[in-house]
Amino acid sequence: MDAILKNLKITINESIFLKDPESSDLGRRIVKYGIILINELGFDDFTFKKLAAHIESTESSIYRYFENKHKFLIYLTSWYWGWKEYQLVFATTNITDPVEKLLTAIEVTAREVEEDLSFNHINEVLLNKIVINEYSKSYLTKGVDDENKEGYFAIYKRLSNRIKEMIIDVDSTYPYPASLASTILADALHHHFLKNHFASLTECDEETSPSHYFKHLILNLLKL
Amino acid sequence: MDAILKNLKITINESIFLKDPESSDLGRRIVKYGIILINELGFDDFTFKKLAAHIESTESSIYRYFENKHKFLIYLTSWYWGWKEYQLVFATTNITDPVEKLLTAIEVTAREVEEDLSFNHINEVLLNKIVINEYSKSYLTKGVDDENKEGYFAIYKRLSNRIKEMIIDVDSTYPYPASLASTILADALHHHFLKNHFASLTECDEETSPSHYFKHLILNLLKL
DNA sequence: TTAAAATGATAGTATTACTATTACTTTTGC
DNA sequence: GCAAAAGTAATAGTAATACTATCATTTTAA
Repeated sequence: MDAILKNLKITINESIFLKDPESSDLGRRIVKYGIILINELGFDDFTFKKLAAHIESTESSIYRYFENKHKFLIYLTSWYWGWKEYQLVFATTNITDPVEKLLTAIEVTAREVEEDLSFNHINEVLLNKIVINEYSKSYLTKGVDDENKEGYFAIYKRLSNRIKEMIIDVDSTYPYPASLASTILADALHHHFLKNHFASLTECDEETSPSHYFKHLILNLLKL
Repeated sequence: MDAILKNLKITINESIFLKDPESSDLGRRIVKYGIILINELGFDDFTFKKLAAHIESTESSIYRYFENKHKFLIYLTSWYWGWKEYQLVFATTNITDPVEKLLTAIEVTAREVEEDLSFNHINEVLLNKIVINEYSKSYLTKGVDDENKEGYFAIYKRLSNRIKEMIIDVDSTYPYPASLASTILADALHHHFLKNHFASLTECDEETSPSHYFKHLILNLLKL
């Protein structure tokens, strides 16, 4: 990515954290090693205590940044979707052909993630793995509706809407643009998971990325 | 459903439970009230202790049937997919036209669930809600690969394969039949969730079921 | 340089997710 | 109809989790 973008900051809803982790060295270490540790242990076995030990800090210090590990996950995944949104906008702004634009959007959202050096303390490859394995746990809770009202999922919804608009621009007669955008976003994650753990349930593999599957789907479903 | 099917039993991989809950009154109560309680509390807040209190039994008695609550969830969701498979086979066996057959299969797997009186102690409507809200938690774990090897997800995979075969029968040139079958199964659940909690992300609502969306998708994507 | 903000150290609590043991009750096989 | 076996209940105990609270120390910023 271009060095000109080095100063970018993904903006996250302030009620997700108690204290902005971008605002201090400890905060950034929490995020950086949190990502590494969640990948290692899985979100279920991840605890603030283990993270504290890892960064040679204390539980109580981490609790000053995040109320609990659920909100920490919301923070990380929000960051991820904000990053994807920025990539999508960056990659599509100058494309005038609506079909090419939509295909590019799908490529950006469904492809394998590569490291982005614009953001120092965040390993996007690992974060992508977290999103694949844990994202749905952030909304499959009894508190979704409240948290949704608080705007915790705003970035994801905005991203989904962008794709929806692109679908409409390609084929305004297609009756399910919002659903199709949701399918692309959610099912691309699911296909990455299948590829890794249930290979018999998908044609995707090392050569065929989920992005191929979804691009083919778009090209054959919509009236171009 | 036909009364002739009253004696049906969904067969679940024996290593999922320690003692078959269908084999005793207590076992059936664990399943019946387990479903009710998971719905009420959500899987995360559900504990065997709470269930024991609910059925006036003890934690230790429940532990004689299931090793832990994770396996209990695997049991319930396996039962659900076994039930769906049986409905799918029942609804499609005598259909000769491949297109009609596939559409019926989608209808069965993606539609709203109604109670099935063939199985006394299981409330399928509530169980469907559990599957929508919790199924992905059963495989998004560090232990998936081991549990997959043990056959814990065999029923779901078999169901997915049946749909895959139906897709091939409709259009043998379509390059992603396994992926498409996976999309239908997993994304139908996701769309039911969206409908209930993120209405702006889907066109599905009280009138338009996810099954409409997926039937439309199939009819416009495959070469009939 | 001083006060305020941030972090660390330590302790404590209720709950969870179990395991273990013993006793009691029900079923069944002879 | 009775004994053995199988099933269930009662009780206790443990390590870990998910916090909250308090106070001391260090860092930073006006």
